[in-house]
Amino acid sequence: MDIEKKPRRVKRRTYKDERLKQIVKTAAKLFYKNGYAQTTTRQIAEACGISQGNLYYYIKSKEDFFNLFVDMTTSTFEGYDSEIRSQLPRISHTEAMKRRIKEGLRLINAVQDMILFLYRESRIMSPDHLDQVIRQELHIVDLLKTIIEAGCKTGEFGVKDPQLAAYQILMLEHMWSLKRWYLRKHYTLEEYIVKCQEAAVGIVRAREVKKTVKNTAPARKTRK
Amino acid sequence: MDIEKKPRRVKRRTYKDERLKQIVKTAAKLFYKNGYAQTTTRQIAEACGISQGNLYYYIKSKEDFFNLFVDMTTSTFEGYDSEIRSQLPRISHTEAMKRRIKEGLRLINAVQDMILFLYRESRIMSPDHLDQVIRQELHIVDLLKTIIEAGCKTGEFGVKDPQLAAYQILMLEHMWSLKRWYLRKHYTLEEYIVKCQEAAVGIVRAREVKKTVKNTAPARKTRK
Amino acid sequence: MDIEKKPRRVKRRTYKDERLKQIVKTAAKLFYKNGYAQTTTRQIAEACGISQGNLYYYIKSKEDFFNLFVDMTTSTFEGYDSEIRSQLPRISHTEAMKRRIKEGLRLINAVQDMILFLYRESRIMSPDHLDQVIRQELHIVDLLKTIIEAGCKTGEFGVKDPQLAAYQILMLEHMWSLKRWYLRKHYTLEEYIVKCQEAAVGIVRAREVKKTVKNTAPARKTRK
Amino acid sequence: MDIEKKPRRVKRRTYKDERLKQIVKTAAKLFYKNGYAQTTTRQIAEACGISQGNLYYYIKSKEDFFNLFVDMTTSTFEGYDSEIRSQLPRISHTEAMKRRIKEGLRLINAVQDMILFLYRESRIMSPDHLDQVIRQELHIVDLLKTIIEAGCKTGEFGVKDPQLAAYQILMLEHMWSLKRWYLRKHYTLEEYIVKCQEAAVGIVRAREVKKTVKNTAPARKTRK
DNA sequence: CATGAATGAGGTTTCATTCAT
DNA sequence: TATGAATGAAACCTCATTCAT
Repeated sequence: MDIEKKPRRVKRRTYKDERLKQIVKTAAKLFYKNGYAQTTTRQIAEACGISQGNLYYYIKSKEDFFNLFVDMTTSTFEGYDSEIRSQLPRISHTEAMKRRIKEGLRLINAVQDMILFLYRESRIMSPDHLDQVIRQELHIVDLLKTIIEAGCKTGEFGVKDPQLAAYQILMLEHMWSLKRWYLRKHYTLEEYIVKCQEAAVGIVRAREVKKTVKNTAPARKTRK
Repeated sequence: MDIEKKPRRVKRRTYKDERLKQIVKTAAKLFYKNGYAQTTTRQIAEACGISQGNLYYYIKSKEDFFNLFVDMTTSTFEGYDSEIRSQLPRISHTEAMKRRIKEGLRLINAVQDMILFLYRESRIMSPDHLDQVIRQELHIVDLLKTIIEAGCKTGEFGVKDPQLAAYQILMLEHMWSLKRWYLRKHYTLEEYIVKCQEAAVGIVRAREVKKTVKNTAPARKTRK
Repeated sequence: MDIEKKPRRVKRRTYKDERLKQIVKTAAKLFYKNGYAQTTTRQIAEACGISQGNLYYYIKSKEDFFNLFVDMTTSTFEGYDSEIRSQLPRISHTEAMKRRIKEGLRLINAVQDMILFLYRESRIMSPDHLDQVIRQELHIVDLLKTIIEAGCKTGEFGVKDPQLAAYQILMLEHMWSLKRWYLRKHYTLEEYIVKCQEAAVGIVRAREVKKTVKNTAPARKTRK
Repeated sequence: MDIEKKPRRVKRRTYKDERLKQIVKTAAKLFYKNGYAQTTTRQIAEACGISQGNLYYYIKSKEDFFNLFVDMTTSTFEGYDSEIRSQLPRISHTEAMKRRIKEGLRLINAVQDMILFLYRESRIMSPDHLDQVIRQELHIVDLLKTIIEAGCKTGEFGVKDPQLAAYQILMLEHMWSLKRWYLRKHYTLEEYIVKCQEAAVGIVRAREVKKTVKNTAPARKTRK
């Protein structure tokens, strides 16, 4: 009996956690669709098939949904790293970057709602969570930057500011989520991956743009 | 009396419109800072220095603030066109594109709050307004696209999909608003303009990326 | 089997009662600290180390805690009587009263939380319980009154209203609980016992206060 | 017009404050009857004849009712002082004390609900408010103490601890509120005033109680 | 006996909106 | 035009209580 009881208690505990995860995910879907502020606890409860009161058996406040969700989201990317690092010696830098982009875009495609959500609701996030999100983004930028820097050393790439270039490329990846209403109409994911790779190659190969004196002169009407 | 009354009514009407514009602008600032849903009519009234009740003399509902604001926003860009079109014959396409980017980024810098707002609150917009915003964005994309296409024809540029390239470049411009917490730390506007120009040049000059058979082969483990 | 079962059931019953008593005591501590209304069944369950649901195996409703606690409290004083009665013939009345006060204050010190509780939460008590509490208080007053009356007969005391005098003295004893934040700062229990004895002696020795005509005259401005 | 408008606005402001005061008083009555925690905002709103929402036009939270009420209460006693001080030279100390008690008890009678309330709900008060209440109580104690000390100097009184004596007398005054269910049955206010005066005179005239060795000796069974 | 999970009534609070003045 | 006051629906949240296991 003891033998049976113990695993059962463990299972119970797991059950509550499981349920919590499930509830947070359900809430997240509503957040995606309607936004955090516009989603009511009643809606969440209904979507979960439980009473409003029961919700508070799992969480302490509506904010918790947000925080727990961000936690889940960030922990998804936690320790995220590319397998490409290990392949670096064996392939060209261009190739590495392209693979990285393909990988990145597929991930972004998988979590596009989440990304849109982070752009939209970042204002509501606690400073701690915001920090974490930013750190993770910069970490991902770093992966690309490493590749670009390597390529610059061998002369394969010629960009002067690898970090910014990496960030710009990431921006083009996020575009898949931010402008999906447009991109989905014209491209499949695989098609966009190729387009993105092309753009990225262009960016990292960029050489210094020769300053033409004339066109900077009349630019006096600078706005604040 | 008639003579006096008429101008007076006109003046009144104008005055009301003036005041409305002013109120909407004040509301917009609060929307920028706190988000639409998180901004209360009380806050708006206080910021405007009038009573909550008086607010409803100018508008019919809180939603009106949003709509009026989007109207104002879009009308800002309404008829927006570049002086560069007229200069096209006289300068290189690269030069034209660079000027266009400089111009665009300066505008984006001026209305960065507005842009952030549109990204964040687009969900709340009515289909009509959303349409209008999208059309305007595509119009701006079109300006760039025209330049790129012209450059492609002369062989100065080599991109196969000018529309997407233009959109990607616009995305990098929007980045100035979307990632301002990062970019402002490292670059001034003028510096970022140059960086953006470089990236854009890279993007439009991009040639076809030769497909390497090897790297596409192992990519079987596609994620949903 | 019958022989065995019966004692066993009795034992069970006893166990349950024991546990109930324990639980009520634990609840009482929380009531003392936070007040009845501010104490939740969850807190009680946690403090008892059992589940909220299990609580309802022992009681029928939260009110039960209150009632059971008042029952326990009042039964504490049930049959309370002083050993002093038996000593009466052998000692002076003053001495008897002083002993009674010492005894009473030590008891009050021991149950000061309970007394505070009764003053604070009497509103919630059922009429029956309130009656019981009042009866017990009056019983205690009676103990003192008996002594005072005896002293009055011998001329040792000179108070005209022994019952009120007794009640006033009890009030000064309760003061040890009601004003503990003040008294504890300045006096130990034993010190306060002496102070209380002195005051009590003063009260019971009091003779008629000669009415001075002058001071009652200007007191016209009586408030409602 | 200006002349008329200004007073009107002042009146309006006053009106809101007036109404607030009125509402707080109404709430206080409910607090007296049912206790703070047991009184709902719905009850308050109904008692005030307004909607629940409107309540929050006047206050920020339910707690405010409590705090505002305590503020009003304490400000009632603020600067409270006896006219007896000025009469001190002309009357006997006994007379002064009696007058002080009469005055005090009439005041207590007028605010008996308030006093009961403070005893019951002090737990809920913020430290600041509690401090204020305590300070005011000690101030009142001080008034009596001054009289007692003066009487001690002339030998009219013989109590060794005037402050405690004063506090004990105040306690007997509070008794009019705390034990009203009993006292009201047997005494009118004026009757109780006399009883209280007698007791007070007894307390302050008290001489040292001669320690009888015998009765302290067996007191070994001290309870914690 | 005991638990974890669930419930639902009811509490406090917010806020867009209305209305008499 | 403008205001202060009022409204009521609906939001979030609490908690005593119940129930299947």
